[in-house]
Amino acid sequence: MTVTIKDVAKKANVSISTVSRVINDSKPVSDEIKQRVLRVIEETGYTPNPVARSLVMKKSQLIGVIVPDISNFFISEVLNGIEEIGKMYNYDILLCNTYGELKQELRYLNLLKSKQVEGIISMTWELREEHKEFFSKQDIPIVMINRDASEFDITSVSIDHRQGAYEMTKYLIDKGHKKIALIRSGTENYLFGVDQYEGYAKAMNEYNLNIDKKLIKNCQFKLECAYDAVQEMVDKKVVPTAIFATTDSMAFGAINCLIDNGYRVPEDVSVVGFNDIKFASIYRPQLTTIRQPIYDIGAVAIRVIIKKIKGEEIKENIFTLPHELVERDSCISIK
Amino acid sequence: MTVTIKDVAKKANVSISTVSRVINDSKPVSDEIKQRVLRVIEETGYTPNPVARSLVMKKSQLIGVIVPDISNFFISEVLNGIEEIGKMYNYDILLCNTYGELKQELRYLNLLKSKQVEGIISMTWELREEHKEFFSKQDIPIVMINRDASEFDITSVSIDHRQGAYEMTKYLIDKGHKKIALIRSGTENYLFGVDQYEGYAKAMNEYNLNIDKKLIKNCQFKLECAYDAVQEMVDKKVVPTAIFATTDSMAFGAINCLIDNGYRVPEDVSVVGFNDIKFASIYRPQLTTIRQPIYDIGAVAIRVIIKKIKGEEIKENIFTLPHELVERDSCISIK
DNA sequence: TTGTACGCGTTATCAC
DNA sequence: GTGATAACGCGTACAA
Repeated sequence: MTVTIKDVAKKANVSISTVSRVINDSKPVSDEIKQRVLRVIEETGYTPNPVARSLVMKKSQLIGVIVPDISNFFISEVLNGIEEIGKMYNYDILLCNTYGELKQELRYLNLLKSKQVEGIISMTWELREEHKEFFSKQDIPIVMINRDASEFDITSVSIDHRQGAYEMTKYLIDKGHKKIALIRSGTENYLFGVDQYEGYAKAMNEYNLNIDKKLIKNCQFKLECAYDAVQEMVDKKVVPTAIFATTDSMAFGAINCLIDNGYRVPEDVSVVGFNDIKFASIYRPQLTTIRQPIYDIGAVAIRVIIKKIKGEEIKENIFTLPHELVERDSCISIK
Repeated sequence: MTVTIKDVAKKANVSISTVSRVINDSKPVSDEIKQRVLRVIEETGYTPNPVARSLVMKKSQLIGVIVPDISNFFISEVLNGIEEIGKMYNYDILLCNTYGELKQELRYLNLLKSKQVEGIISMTWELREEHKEFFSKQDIPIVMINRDASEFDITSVSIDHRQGAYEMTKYLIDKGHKKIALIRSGTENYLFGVDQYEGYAKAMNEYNLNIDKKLIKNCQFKLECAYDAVQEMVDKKVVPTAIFATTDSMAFGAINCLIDNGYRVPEDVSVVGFNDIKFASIYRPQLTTIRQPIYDIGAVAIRVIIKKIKGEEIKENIFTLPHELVERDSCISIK
């Protein structure tokens, strides 16, 4: 049926080792034989069986990628970067979707391991002890996205969320805002959520602005949650002059709620986001936000993995990519 | 290092065949021995090596998925469905992103083949002779998404784009619209684009409405293109009362252009879309559109593949999933 | 430079 | 019910 190395060898009147040598050019082969083998390969349409190869080499040319939600706008763009660079280096990606469930994540982590993946890129929303435990006993390279995981001795690629949030808050303050709500992505184990909060708090403190607990909301990346959070502010009549959502999607939720309650954005309330997903500039008003180099995050992550696989020494344990505040139409000065 | 079946056998004082039998319970094993083996497996943390297994079984538990753009809102949701159901049946997916380039597609098609995938799900925007040629000589199951490919004898899962476009056009007409622009996704090889056009034309003809060539635009799923197309209508002063974009993204482009030119949507111009991606209800005005069961499309596709892999006979060559017109705020009656 | 033979970790076919 | 042993397709010492 399918042609194997043996068939090629026979047809070319050489041994399988010779064939093996020409396809991998691992050892010198006389030009004449080389050509002959090549021709037979051409004729038969032979392609090496990667499974057999994996078995003996203990390599799979596979990289596992674990994400909490493929259809998330941010994540799918990261995936784009991972996939493209991966293919460039002849690596395929094995995709695992966890829906943010720790159990699934751990299951996939083990699954990937047993599938002989050569590296793992993990994008998780929460970082737990269980992760740490798993990661610590792995011999294959692992890279985390979206969070400084150096405390776990895991390489990571991310922007500086703390600084980004700081800059955005400062930007808001400079525009004259004093009551600034923060709709953030989580607490405790939630990755960048805590960093972002710190950045926000730092800016507020620097300007001696009061952090009103009623204006700090925890939403797990859910647009609906952001909507509800703002609705609560409306109901309690504590609507601020500015809302900083640490995710563009949540910013949309906030704006929609505002609009539905008769507020105008940005005339009555300024709203800013974080990430700069595609829709940030499609939505109206166009969203002022912190741009992350989303594609690049994925691209860098897989480059690091591949370098590690090849045994290159990686000095940094954390790759911090640049971010940028992009001013658009959802925020105004009220000075 | 890693524990193999041999280690387990030795430690449990049985032969590897016996171990194999208990992990696959392929043949009866005495209860006593079974327990013993199970315990050793537990102790050692042994997991069968799927690569070795693949080699002998000639099965990889891998399904290749080829898409034109991972970060496309529609596609990533389809991927969600594919991944989830796949994992349920213990299949992993090998992801390939083509950026819509035929060359890449063909390359990946062959790559996947050599990676021993057991099936391929292909989502392409254009369908060419080259595809047909490749598909026709494959022995592994292939299913196409988003297009009736029965002419190529390929199973496909999709909604009825023709009917969907027909219903939407009819809906618009019933609302009193007569000048209805169509921003569609392509011509010739472009999959559902031609079906959608037919549906549109059918409705227009049924009502004896004139199809104004100046109002028919071809855009390859590009929001910017839709924006420009509408801008052209504005410039030429041929703005219709309704615009039907065959993709939600293109509808956003159309609306944004309208707004930027001082038109109100839907008061001045009604705009409707197609697909009902997440953002259709986030964007304001919320988009009236044709809802596709996006997740289900992916789910059904992979179910079909798996059934085929298992040798089950699939009667239908085309799976048509239901669609639904969802009325929201971007369209009004002008009667 | 080339060929032989073994091993990678399993499953499956035989015997026992 | 259990245990050798031959595949599966390939890479690679080791010999020649």
